[in-house]
Amino acid sequence: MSDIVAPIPEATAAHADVREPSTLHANLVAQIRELVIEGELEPGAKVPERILCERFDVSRTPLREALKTLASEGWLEILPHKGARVTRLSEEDVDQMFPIMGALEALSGELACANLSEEQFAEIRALHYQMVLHYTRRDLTPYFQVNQLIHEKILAAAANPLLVQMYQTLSGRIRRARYVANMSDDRWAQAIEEHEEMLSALASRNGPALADVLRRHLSNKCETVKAYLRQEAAEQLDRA
Amino acid sequence: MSDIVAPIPEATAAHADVREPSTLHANLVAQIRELVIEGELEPGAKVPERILCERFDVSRTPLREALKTLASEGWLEILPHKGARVTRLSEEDVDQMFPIMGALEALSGELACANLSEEQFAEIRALHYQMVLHYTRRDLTPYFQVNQLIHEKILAAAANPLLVQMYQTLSGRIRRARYVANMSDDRWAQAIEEHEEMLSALASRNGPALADVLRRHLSNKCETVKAYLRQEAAEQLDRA
DNA sequence: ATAATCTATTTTGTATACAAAACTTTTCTG
DNA sequence: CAGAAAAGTTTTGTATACAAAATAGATTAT
Repeated sequence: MSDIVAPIPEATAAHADVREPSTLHANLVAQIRELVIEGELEPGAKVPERILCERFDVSRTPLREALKTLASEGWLEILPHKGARVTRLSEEDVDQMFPIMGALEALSGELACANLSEEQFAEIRALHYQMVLHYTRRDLTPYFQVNQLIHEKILAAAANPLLVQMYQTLSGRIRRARYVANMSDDRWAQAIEEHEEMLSALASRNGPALADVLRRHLSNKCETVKAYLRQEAAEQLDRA
Repeated sequence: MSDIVAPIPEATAAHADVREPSTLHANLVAQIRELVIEGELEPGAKVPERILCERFDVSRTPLREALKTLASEGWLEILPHKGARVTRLSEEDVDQMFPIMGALEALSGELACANLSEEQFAEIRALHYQMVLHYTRRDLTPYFQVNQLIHEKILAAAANPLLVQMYQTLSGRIRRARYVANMSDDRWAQAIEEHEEMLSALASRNGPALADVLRRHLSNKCETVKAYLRQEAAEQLDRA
């Protein structure tokens, strides 16, 4: 027997070349979704296939498959024979989404309290005080980023990948609105207070308390986002 | 002014010809989803494009679009260059899905209590006692049907279409398992008790109580479904 | 006989082609 | 000139065609 061991193809590949064969479809879904989240494709805008085909230099086949996927995820609406439009969030939509996000985040809180390791808690606590620092400096952008991270950490601690996925899908659809909507100073202070409550609920692993404050937190955010949408709608009327 | 009122085209159409132009894509999504729910396409089964193309007499283009949509909804998994498979529910999946369904149904309970009209309650009460009758006769199939109807009525009373849609998507994926999984006699009695609790919580519009019993109800169902999956997995091993 | 390699077939991924519906522009009519 | 009708253009829906990857089968070497 030779002592030169032949490499086991699969095992080798598993280390060196983990990425599975990517298809145009998958890339397109990710890229177009990004265009919507980032706001380059504005809510209500038509999304003609040709434009995107040229932009990404692909044929219509994979592009259309991507559009179907994005429609199923809620980013686009497809009207037969009329094409795709970026979904426009109505106040009604937001009113429907937030209670659901509240319920999901509440669940994540309960589960997180049940599972949270001391290390995970320490990590969240560090992020929390970093966020408070950004607040005292009124640095909005990093504040939002750290804020988002905290919620993601709690969600991750819930150890339920499906929950993460469902929450992110919903959350993504309002991310832009939430980001752009600037909070009043009162609202910001209130948000910080709510985060203080979260931290202490986490510290004592008090699931119901955490669930409760998360629900309230979301419900307040809902109002902020709705106010923003009203403002945006008003601006659009002005322009016309 | 003529007293023969000219018909307003849109308004007339809205009554006579409501159906929007259907595409092959939309029909295929519905039909293939049905095949999965109904069980003709079994969990884990490969779904070659050619077979479905021949079956529905369409080309690959709309079919593939339908597969992408169904994958995004969670019914199928698409592995690049390997094709689509019917998603197989693992115990892990079910463990992840049920808490979420519990949270969503709990939310629907809270909202339903806030909105429920006396007429809606009466309707649910009637269904409830109809279901109890089926239970006393041990008529499983009609029992399940009425049971499902009750949950749908509560969900509808929550008046949140997105909640309905999200719940149905999850619920659909385990419908087959839930249907086929036969409950023990004890479990069945327990389910009836839980339904009694639901009815009285609804009667007194006690949102938190309803939410609580719905969560417990779901969690118990979860165990039943998992037991079924274990059994199914064992049978599959036996065959091999 | 078994395992590995090479070949052939099938299946998927993508591009193109054609048909039908929707939107534009032009032309005609009052 | 306004508005309706018609022709032309664009855009979407579906089918087909070709390329690349994966699977199955045959062949060879050990």
